[in-house]
Amino acid sequence: MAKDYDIKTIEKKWQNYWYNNHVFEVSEDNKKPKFYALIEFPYPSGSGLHLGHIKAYSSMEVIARKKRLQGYNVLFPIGFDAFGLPTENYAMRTKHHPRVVTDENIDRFSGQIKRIGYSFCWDRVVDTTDPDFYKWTQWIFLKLFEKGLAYKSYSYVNFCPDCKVVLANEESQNGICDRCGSEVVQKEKDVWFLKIRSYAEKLLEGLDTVNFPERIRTEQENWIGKSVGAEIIFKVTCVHNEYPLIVYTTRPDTIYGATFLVISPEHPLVEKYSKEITNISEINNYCKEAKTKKEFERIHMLKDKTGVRIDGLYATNPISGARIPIFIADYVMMGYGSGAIMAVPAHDQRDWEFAKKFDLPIIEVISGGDIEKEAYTTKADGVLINSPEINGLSVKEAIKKMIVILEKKGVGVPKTDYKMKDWAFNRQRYWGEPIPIINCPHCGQVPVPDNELPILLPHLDDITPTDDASSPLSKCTEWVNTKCPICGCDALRETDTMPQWAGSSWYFLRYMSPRDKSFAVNPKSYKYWGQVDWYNGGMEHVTRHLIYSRFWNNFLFDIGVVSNKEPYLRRSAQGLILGSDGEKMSKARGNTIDPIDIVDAHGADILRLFILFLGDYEKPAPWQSEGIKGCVRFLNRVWNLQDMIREGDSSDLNIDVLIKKVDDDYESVKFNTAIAALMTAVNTIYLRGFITFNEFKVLLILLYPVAPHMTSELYSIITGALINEASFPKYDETNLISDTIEIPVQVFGKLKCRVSVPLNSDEATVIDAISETGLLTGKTLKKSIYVKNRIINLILE
RNA sequence: GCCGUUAUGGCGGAAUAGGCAGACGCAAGGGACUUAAAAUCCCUCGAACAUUAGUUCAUAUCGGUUCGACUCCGAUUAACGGCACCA
Repeated sequence: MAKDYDIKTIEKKWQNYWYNNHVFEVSEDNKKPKFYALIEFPYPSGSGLHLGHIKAYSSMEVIARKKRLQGYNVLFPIGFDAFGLPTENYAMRTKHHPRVVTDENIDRFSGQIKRIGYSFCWDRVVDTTDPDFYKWTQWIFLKLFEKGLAYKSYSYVNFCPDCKVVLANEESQNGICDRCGSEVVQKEKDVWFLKIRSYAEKLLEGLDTVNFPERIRTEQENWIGKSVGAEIIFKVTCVHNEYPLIVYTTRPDTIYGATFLVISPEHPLVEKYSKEITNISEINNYCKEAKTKKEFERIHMLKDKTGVRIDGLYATNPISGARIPIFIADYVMMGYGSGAIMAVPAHDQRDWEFAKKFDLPIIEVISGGDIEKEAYTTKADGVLINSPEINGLSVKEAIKKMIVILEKKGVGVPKTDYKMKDWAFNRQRYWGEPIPIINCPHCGQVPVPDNELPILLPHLDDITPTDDASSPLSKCTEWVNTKCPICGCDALRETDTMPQWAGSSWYFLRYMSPRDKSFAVNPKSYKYWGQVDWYNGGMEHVTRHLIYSRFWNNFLFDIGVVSNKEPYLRRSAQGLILGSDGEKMSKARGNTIDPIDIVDAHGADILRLFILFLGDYEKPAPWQSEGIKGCVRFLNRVWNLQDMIREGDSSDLNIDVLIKKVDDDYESVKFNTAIAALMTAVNTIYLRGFITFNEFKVLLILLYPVAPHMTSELYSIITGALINEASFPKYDETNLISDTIEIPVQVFGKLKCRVSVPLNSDEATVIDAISETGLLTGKTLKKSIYVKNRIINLILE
């Protein structure tokens, strides 16, 4: 009889073997195909690993372990994304230095991750706060600066009053600070931007060259928000002057229905013509009010349109020649298009509401709707009316033709716009990469010379952000004061730091040559490892990290650092693990589960097995502690198989089908059904009462990627060899199908019985077999539908 | 409002190409072993009527296409996620 399975001892034993013998560490080897499996490296927070980490890592862990046994040279690295606010806030609260906090957290994370037994390459750990790493983050920033893709501009930004920090659009979705949940306000500040907008088209095109799930692709496309339309010049006339006002529209076909113009409160027109505007004080009041409105209020006042007519100016419709009024209203945004629109109330709901409120004319130019009730916005049907040159055309044709007309008259051009904004890139906080720029009174913004990189983050004892929203680094005068690298006169260092997303935008490249002193990524290493073959992560990063890192990689391609535009060939995304109440896990709800508690109670194999068995990997699933028992029983049953080895008739288990099923399911992220297939096989073996030696070996290898500790031990017990040096079994195609096959028999589409016939039998043979069952006795077969080797359906009379 | 995802037993979930609905697991019930319990092993397990066979209903709701629909089409409802006065 086998000894009881001693989880703690055995798991420790194999972890020691793996890590002490560097089993998963790899180097470039041209004799083997490479496979680069990547997980999103963790942020080492104070609270340790959570279940989300386990789910995220366990999928790539299965793939990595399987690919190794299939002969691949597998790079499966781990690192730490360690700059950022949570650590800094924690450090301030506990009066420790963020460096100390970070080191402690990385130690704790490393220990916990090793206890799960993941097969990471521990010799390649990168830490974004390591000067040897962030030297190259700074270097990439300087390259962006050199190419004009990093620029500073005084503008409105999202600002979190609690964190006292500027946020990117991606970090302040819904007007809420990503980090602390406070309401974001608009503030005018000097902001560094990265021109991600100029990569919008490349980021869209790149999606065609990679294998991303459809939902990720759609979300990125929506975030980039491409729209195709035209810029049209409306002549604005006042007493003494004329001014060309550019509006952006996707519907130039509706220009005959444009009965007024609307500009945003921030539009420069107001200031420029303040002398000509007769109600300027009213306008100024409105603008002032609009500017102080918070994001939150704007969103919640959707229904209630406000605005003021600009008196003293009027515009001329360049096509119809009609004289139309100009309004200022906050439903038009300065940040999109040109900050001015031509309002077509008959066919745009917002313009319609505005026109109704201000009693403006509504001219129908597309037939098919009832514009008394609402704007008619359907593009599909309806033809142009009341529009001389384009009457009778469909919307699609009319757009084309109108653009030609506009261009011919010199009053419009086709124009493509994107919703995605440039990336606000500086933070007024301590715990980040210093921006390597020197501000010189004579030379302006001067990049730090490459040979002075990295610009080290100076040690500060007081890292509290200042109320005037400048970086704590500004207090460190001996660091701030420097000489201009060009003219040598006194100059000041940039005191803002980079956002947390900087390091993660290129860390996957550093893994290929993590200790290279001479370059960000060693070209020889890059040539071998190249693109990430498979990257798993969370949906929450689709419009943040995933888009930022694609942008950086595309840029590094353009400057010749890497030879692929896209960093990731395949992406998968795990679904959230919810609490047992079906709600998102959170400390506030008290429904969290600590994965280390599960390891203590049941072992790492059980945790990994259970989390992958929970349900569809890519969908959210509630945690159900009760269900763990099933996994415990399953592994115990596998363990006890060692007492059941003997040869015999094993025809009731088709091992080739099992191999194919498990391999295919692993590859297509269906871990739950792969595990179910293994459970079914074990059930079959128990009913039969024995397992053959070969079946046992195959079963252990198939299960090894999910539960490596126990299978390593068992494999070593029964074979005396190491499972991590075994080969993943290959299935024999010819054994996948058996000679006889059961055909379900339906009558009027309802299952009545099954008949056993030879493979590839024709219809007559099947019907003969059915006759023998007596099903047809006393009935006339009117018709039958036979799908070879699948099913037969009979129509009887 | 727009875009996306989802809806299947008491529960988590299977059903890969329109072809056996409910794999696998949990919970529940029964049996074996045991002085007993736990553990283990075996059996039952969508609902109703009949309980030998069988019949009918059943994949959010209503309709359609088809020999045949969880799967395709049309409408509706609900939940989750993303975007949001984006011209």
